[in-house]
Amino acid sequence: MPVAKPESSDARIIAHVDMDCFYVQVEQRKQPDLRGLPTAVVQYNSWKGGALIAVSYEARKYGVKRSMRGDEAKKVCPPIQLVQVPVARDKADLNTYRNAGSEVVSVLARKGRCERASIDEVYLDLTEAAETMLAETPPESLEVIDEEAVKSHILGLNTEEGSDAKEFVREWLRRSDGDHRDKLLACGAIIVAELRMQVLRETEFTCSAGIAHNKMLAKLASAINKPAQQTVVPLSSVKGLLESLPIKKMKQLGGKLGSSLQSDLGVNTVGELLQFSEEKLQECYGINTGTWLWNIARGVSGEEVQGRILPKSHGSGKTFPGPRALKTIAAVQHWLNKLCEELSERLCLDLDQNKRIAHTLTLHARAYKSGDSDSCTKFPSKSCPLRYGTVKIQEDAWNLFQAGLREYVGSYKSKTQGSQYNGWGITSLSVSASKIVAIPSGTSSITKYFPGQNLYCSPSKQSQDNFIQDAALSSPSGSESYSGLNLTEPQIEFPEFSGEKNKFNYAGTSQGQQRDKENTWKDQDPSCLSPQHTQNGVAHEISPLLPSGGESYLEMNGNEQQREFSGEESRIKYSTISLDRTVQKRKTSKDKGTVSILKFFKNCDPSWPSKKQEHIEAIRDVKAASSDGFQSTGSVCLEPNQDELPKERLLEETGTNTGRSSLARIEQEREAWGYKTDEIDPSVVDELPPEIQEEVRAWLRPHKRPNVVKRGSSIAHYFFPAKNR
DNA sequence: ACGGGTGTGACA
DNA sequence: TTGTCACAC
Repeated sequence: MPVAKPESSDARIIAHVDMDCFYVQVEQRKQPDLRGLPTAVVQYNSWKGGALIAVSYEARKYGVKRSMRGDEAKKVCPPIQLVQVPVARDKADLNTYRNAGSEVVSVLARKGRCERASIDEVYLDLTEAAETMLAETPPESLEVIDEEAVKSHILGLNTEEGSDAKEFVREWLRRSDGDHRDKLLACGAIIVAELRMQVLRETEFTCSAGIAHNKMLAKLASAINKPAQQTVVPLSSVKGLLESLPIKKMKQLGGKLGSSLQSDLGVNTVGELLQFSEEKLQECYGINTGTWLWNIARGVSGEEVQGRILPKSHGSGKTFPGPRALKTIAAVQHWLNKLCEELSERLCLDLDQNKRIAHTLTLHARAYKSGDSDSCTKFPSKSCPLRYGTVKIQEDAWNLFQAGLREYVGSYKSKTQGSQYNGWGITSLSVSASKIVAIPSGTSSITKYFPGQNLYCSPSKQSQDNFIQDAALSSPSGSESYSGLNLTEPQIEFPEFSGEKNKFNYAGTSQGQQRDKENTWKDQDPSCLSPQHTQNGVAHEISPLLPSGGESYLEMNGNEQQREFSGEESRIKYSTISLDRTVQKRKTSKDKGTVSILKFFKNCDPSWPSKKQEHIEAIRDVKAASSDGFQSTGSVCLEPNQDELPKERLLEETGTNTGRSSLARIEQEREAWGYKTDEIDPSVVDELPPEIQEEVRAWLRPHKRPNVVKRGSSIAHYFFPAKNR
C-alpha cells in the first residue's frame, strides 16, 4: 500500500489521463471506416468468437461488455465490428498498442512530471505548470477560455437545470475570489484541456481526465465523465464525492481487501470508513495499510507522480487453457522459444531506443497435475541473470523451466512415468525481463571504458553488443552456478525429471562455480546482435577491464554518484521529507536546496572509473552488510560508515507508533540528528541530470514502516494466514 | 479449467 | 534476493 502523507501536502495539482477504449481507438485509427461504429477488439477468434478486451462506447450502448465472448457480443449487438488483436509468433502481439500509448505519453509529458501508469493511463503532476500559469496568466486575465476547458465538469458546482453549464464553468474557472487551491485546479483544468486537444490533434485519440489535488482523486475523477471529457475535483467536493462511493471503486480496494472491508468491517462506502480510528484500521490491516485506509477515507493520498514513462519490465506470455495445456517437453520448449523471441526483440528495441539494459530473466508458469488432489501446488517461478541474445534467453528460460518443473514434480509423490504424458500439463507460460537500468550517458558515462568505440546500436551495433555482454557477464548473481553452463545443443532430451541427471542445477548446490568467460563470449547469439562481432577479438580487448566479481558496469556506474556522497549527506535517505511546503516556501528554499543538492554531486568526477575496483568492493561489502531488511529504496546504502545510522531506533519508532504521530516523531528525530533534508525542496530534483532524477526522488520520498500486524486480529489473519497462524 | 497479456508493488 | 501474491487495465 502506498505511503500516505499528511493532508497539508495536498496543494498539488495532479491529473489522471485515461484513454477511452484505447485498443478500439487504435484499431479505428488504423481502419477509419470503423469510426463511429460499434466496435470491439477481440483476441483469438477461434473459440466462441474470442475474448473481448476493449469495447467502443457505441457498442457499450448495446450492452456489450468486456469479458464477453465475441459470439455473445454479436448476439447482443449484431452490427458490432470485431477486430482481432494482431498475432505474431502465434500469440497476441500488443506492440501496436504499446507504441500508440507511447505516442500519447510523448504529448502528455510536455507539461510536467509524467508517470505512465499503464498502457493507456498517465498521471501528470501539473503543480508547477499551474502555479506558473496562476502567477503569469491567471484564468481571470484570459479573454477567452478554451472551449474544451469550459466543457469541464466541476464536481459540486451547481449547474442549474436547462441553463448553459458552460457559462457556470467558465465563471468558476475565472473566479478571482476563489480558494487559492481552486484557482490552481482551474489552471490545471485549462492545461489538461489543452493537452487533451494536443493528444487528439497529434494522435487522433480521445481521452478523459481527472484533475484533483492527488492521484487517488484524479484517478477517481477521470472515470466519472467518459469518453472525451474531464472532471475537476475541488477540495470542497471531496467529502461528497467519497461519502457515498462504493468502497470497491477505490483503486486498490477492488479485490480482496475491499471485500474484507465489506464483510469484516461492514464498510460499503468510503464514507463508512470514517468511523474507524486509525489504530483500529492498523490493527486489522497492518500499519501501512491501516494508515493508508484512514487517509484515503479523508481524500488524502500522498503518492507522488513518478517521473517514469518507460516500463520497468517487459514480459511475454501465453495461456494454454484446458484441453490445450502443454503436455510434452517439446511443446513447452517450442512455446518458450517463441516467447523468448518476442521478449528478446523487445529488449533489443528498448536498448536501441532507450539505451536500457535488463538484468534479470524470470520464468513463470502454471501447471496442473492430473488426478491428484494435490494438484493445487504452484509451479514455482524462477529467475536468473539475463544474458542478451535470443538463443541465450531461450536457453536460460528453458533451464529455468526445467528447474521449476523439477521442483514441481518433486513434490509430486507418484513417480512420473512414460514418455509423452506424465500427468502434468502447462496451462500458462511467461518470460519477463526486469531490473532494467539505463546505460548512463554524459560525463560519467560508460563510454570511458571503451576508448574510441561507439557503444550504441546504430549504425554499427558491434560495440554496444559487446557492452551488453559485459553487463550480462558480470551481472550480480552470475557468479553462482550459472555461467559454467554450456547448453548449446537442443534440449530435447529430457531425463524424466529425475533431477540429478540434469546438467543444470539451480537449487543452489554449488556447481559450475568456475566461470568461463571465453565460452560465454563465444556463445553469444545472435539474432538481434549482428553476427560479426561475436567472433573477433574486440571483446577480449575489453574484458580485462571487467570487474571479476559481482557487479555489472551498469550497476556500478549507477551507484557511483551516490557512492561519492559524504557520510553526513548520505543519511538523507533515512529521513522523511515533508512535502507540505507552501508555494512561497518552495520558491524561497529553492536556491538553497539547489545548492545543497548539487553539492552532493560535486565530487562526481568524470575520472571515477580509475577508482572502480575499490568502488566495486565497497559496494559489494556494503550491500552484504545492509541486507538486514531495512534497506532504503533504490539501493543507496553505499556509505561505509552507515553503521552509525540510528537504524534500530528508527525501526523501533516506526514499529510502535501510529502514522501521523510517528511521522512527527521521525521529523523530530531528524532534527535531532541535525540533517536538514527538509530544506531540500523536491522541485530541485528537476534540475538534476535526468538519469538520476528518479533515484534522488526515491531518497526524498518518505519510507514505509515495517509492517506490523498486531496479534489477535481475525482480519489480519485473513491477509497473512501463513505467518499469523 | 484463464476473459488474456502485461505491468506494478508489497511482503516474507 | 528471490519468489509469491494482490491488484489493475
